[in-house]
Amino acid sequence: MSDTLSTTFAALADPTRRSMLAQLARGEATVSELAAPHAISMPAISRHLKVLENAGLVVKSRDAQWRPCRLEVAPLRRVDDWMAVYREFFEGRFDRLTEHLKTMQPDRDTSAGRRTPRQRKEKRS
Amino acid sequence: MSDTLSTTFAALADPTRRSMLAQLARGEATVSELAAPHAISMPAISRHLKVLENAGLVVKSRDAQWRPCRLEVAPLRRVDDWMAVYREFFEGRFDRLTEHLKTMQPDRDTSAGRRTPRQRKEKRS
DNA sequence: TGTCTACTTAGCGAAGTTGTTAATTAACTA
DNA sequence: TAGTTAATTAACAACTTCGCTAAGTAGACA
Repeated sequence: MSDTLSTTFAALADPTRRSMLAQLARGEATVSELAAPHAISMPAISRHLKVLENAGLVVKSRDAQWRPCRLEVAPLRRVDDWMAVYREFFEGRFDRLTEHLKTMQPDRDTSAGRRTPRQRKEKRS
Repeated sequence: MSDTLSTTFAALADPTRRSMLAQLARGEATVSELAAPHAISMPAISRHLKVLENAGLVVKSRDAQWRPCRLEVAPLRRVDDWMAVYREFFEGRFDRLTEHLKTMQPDRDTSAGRRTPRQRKEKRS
């Protein structure tokens, strides 16, 4: 789980953290302000924030005893880039996909995946 | 972690699983075919696949002793919808964001987040 | 029937996550 | 100096995840 994308997805896999990001999207906020809407302890919030920081989604600065947090979208852009491949499937742009399938499908049974010489029955659609 | 989006993000937070999705984006594949590129045991693959199935990202069918798997993009569409809010930050369409910030920022210190009556020093930028 | 292939389930251990409370650090304030 | 506020760290319990090996199920085929 050391790669950037995995870290980002893992950070996003929590409703509390996504809620915090949504709040930061509306503007900077301190740790207490981010904690307010949630019914969990400050240490728990602090740790959620650390997860977001480690994922590069949040940057903390200092202002006296406060720690204003700011949203950093670079990792989300990487998620968006990753999504591009799959977006073709649900945005109706099937042109490139269809072409892709036509190119890849015939290679299926010669790929490393098929370990037995036995042929699988092809179902006609 | 019971909500759909969290389950989807958690499923995506693993390079092996994302690799399997990428393979399925090129066309249907059996469990063995999905296992082939990875240096892990079949049971491990089977479980990764179950995670993807539980997230609704993969649908398994039956063909004799084979289990052809197919990509299901509905959960990815939901991720894409969730991304929409943040996409404004890195796609150069700052118009709505700027407007948003102008509306939200003045409310900051009257929000539930500030528990003390004490005013925080505002830094001029 | 017996064996092969494809795949899943069970059981284990190591490691990580998420919450808690209690204690600690750091900065402001009276 | 002493007290308050903001936030973090430490220590712990409950639970999940991810890998493994071994064993089990189910279909094809000789």
